[in-house]
Amino acid sequence: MTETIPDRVAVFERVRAAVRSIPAGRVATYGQIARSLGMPRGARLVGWAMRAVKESDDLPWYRVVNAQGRSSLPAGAGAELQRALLEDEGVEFDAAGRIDLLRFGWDG
DNA sequence: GCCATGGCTAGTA
DNA sequence: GCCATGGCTAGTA
Repeated sequence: MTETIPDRVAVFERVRAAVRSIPAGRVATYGQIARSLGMPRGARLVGWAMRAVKESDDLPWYRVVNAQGRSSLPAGAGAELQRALLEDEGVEFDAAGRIDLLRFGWDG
């Protein structure tokens, strides 16, 4: 067993824990979460973990956006739900549908 | 092994 | 470019 590389389950749990710690009214990027877990090049891995999140996990999944401050969900119901949930917490979107990360980004 | 495929991204041209 | 996964070939036994 190589202990140096965390296995899938461990990565999932750590991503979940990080997402849980994003305060209401703020957003974090995939890369930011990856860095906070000590995986500076692991943004894509975080996306992969987020894809597996179920409703029953009861996570604030909608507080995770991409580095451009946009939803990474395909346009449609999912992206609109994400926006609505964030707006309920006071997060604002500009005319282009982006969030200003300097204002609403999570600083950790 | 190799190669394509992901809810991505820092840093050049 | 990065990093993990999954499907599908080589190429040994």
